[in-house]
Amino acid sequence: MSVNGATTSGELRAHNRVRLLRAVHDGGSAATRSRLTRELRLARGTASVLVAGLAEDELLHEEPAPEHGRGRPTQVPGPHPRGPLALAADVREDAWELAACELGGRVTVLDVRPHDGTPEGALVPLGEAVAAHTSRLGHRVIGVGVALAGPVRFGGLADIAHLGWRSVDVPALLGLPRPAPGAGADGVTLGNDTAFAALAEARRGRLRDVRVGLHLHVDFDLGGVLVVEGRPLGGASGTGAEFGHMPLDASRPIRDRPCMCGATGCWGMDVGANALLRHAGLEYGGGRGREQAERVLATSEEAVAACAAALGRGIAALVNAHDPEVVTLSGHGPELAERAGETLLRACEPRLMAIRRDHPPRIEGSALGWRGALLGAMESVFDVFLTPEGLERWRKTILTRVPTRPAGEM
Amino acid sequence: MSVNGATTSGELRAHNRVRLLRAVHDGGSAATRSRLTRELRLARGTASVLVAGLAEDELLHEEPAPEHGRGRPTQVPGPHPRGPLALAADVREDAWELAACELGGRVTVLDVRPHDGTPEGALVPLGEAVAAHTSRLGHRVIGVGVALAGPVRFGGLADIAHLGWRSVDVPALLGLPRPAPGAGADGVTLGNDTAFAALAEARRGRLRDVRVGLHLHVDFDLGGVLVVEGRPLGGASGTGAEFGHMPLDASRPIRDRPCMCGATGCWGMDVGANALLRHAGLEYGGGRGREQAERVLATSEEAVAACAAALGRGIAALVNAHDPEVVTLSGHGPELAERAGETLLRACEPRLMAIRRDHPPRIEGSALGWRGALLGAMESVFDVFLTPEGLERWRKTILTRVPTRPAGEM
DNA sequence: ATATTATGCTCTAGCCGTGAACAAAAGCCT
DNA sequence: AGGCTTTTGTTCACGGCTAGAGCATAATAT
Repeated sequence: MSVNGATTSGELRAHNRVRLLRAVHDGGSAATRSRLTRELRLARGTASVLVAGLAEDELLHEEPAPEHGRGRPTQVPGPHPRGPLALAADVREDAWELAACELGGRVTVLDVRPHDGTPEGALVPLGEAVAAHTSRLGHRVIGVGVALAGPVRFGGLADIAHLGWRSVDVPALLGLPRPAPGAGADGVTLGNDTAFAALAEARRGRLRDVRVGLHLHVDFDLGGVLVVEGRPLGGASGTGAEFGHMPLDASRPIRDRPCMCGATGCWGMDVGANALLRHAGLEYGGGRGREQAERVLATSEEAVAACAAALGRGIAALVNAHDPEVVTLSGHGPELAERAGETLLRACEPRLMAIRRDHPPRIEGSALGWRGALLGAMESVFDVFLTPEGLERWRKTILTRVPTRPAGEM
Repeated sequence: MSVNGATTSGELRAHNRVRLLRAVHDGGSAATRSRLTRELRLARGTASVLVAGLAEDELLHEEPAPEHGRGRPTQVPGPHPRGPLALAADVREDAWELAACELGGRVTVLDVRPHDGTPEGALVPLGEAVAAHTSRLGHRVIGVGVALAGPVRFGGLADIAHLGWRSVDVPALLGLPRPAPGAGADGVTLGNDTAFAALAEARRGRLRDVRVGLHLHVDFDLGGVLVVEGRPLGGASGTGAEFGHMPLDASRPIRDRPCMCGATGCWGMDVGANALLRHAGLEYGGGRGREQAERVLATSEEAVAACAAALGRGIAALVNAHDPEVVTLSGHGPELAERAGETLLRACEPRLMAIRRDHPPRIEGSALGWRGALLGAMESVFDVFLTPEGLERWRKTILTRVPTRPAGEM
């Protein structure tokens, strides 16, 4: 995203290749070539050359459009059958999921496995699965994106307070190269599930085309990020997305209680599966009790209301500060909003600044459900790939794979 | 900023003109041509053509560099004597200041006047001054930027709770065209002083080249914004920068007290001139009492400590959430930090997440002092101007002003 | 079957940045 | 002082890129 401008005429071509491929990807490879040509304001001739080049590089493959208008039928550019694949993994507190994703966003789940919540128990088998699929799929794998249930610093160190993970060296346990600062270099991207869910929401969900949005992810604890112009704000060391660890008008019992993160009175202590279990008087922590929490969510009016009210109070504070256009909820968030929407709004509205009350932001459930984090991990891999540098690397591997054209070809 | 890429070869030229002019402006017209050529990675020939074109358009004017190295001496491109000027105004609670700013950032103060704090009393005379200077300076005026002490919605409606301004139609009172959503259209940009101070800090202060920074502006009340990649985040309707209106662990007496903004327990109620006056038992509100507040700041250890502690508590919360690299303070902020830095840090540190404590962000005073808001207003005008569209408009006015070249010229 | 319409392909014109060769203008060395 | 070195500015031939026009193509509408 935000591919910054070409400077020389040589870079123009690379820049336009990226634009076209990005448009295909973002459109879920559903847009027709004529439509892409129009939307990207390309001349038909230019589009022709670009598509031909991308097809030759095994990035795109055109098929006839299923529906016709009046004139000559157009083609639909989609992923090439030998084209790039992004591996994406979502590591939750009690299980992980691994998938292969084509350009355009089609997801094929490769593996789902429960784990014991320890760094080794979760990550070593995942690393083995990644290695197996990578060697099976060969050069087509352009990178691996991994979503984790807590902050990951740029080096790849993860801290998941409520699981007791402290400075866990994720790349080492996975057996993957360490991602470089900025954007993961060799195609390895690690990130917070909240940030990834927000990224997916920005690309394929309710935050699409929204300039400023707020995304909140409710799982065992609560994560939140601001999404600006299609990108979640990652922070200076890659560990933004921690809105849950602000003391936002905490409820009385929580206000002075230490949070596992090391701070006090964190908002997130009042929202999420752990909070539901606490309200119901059950044991909580350590990433255990997903089923019990879901039962509480389904049955305990009171626990749900307490969570929803806390959620609403915090949302008001964040809306005051950031003025988002939309607030989206993922994880357990949509269910909280559905089961206790009134409570949520009654907690939120009076805490808004007067000038926000006229046009409060919409509060919406995610369009992607629990799939958000996985899809965001995919997007983060394609974000590295869909750049002039990424495509150039791919072109080189293709060229070495097929060193010369078949003899008879012109 | 973030001029998005050229697509056609024609746009390349426009894009590079912008890049060069932006580099001159951001460098305070101190960089030599040879250095600019290197830094922008232009061929010397290209730079030659670009500079010549910009000089012909009366945008740039080269003068010999004062210092020489070994080889042929280079030139320093600076503002053209008939070049563009940005008018910038800073409207504070009790006075306003109007200045003309050249490309490169040189500021000439045109007028300073106290006012009575009412919308009419403040804005009508300012509008008259703007009109007078605009007609005097003619086509050179490319826009007017106005900083106000509170949020301004995109249409131009200002709400300054602590002055009792509600939906004040700023463009109407100033007699200026209404700015369009997004970026002010005809060169009129209105904004929050906090956001503008942050913008200036990002371009010419301590947030330069910082990816994620947090800027806090302490005046009568407290404003705060996140600065990401050189731009303060404006929110969906232009009214972001309101970190002061989150209930961040407010001190006991404030916690349940209504804020003038309409919410409850706002952080800003504990930090700023109004809070100082309140701590000292003096009357406060309505933008009055700047001198008394300064006296309290200079003399009352206790009031200063209370403010600094509240500031530190809030900073901790924001650092947890956003992971900034630097926190900068403007307005009274630097003095608070200087007079009670220990108190501030002692309030901040224990409230940080454990993972933030290893590398907490630097907390620094602004490099621009009280000038920040004015400079930011200037930058916002140049941000609209330093685009392909802005430069094209300027070129057209120059062409109509000098319709044909002198006869003898080739 | 023919006209209409929208799309894809091919080719030329025009613009742009590159990079090399050359000119210019200083400092440095003898 | 005079020649050498170093750095910068200027000019120009060259290759690359996109635009746009003209033509070919393949469907629908009449």
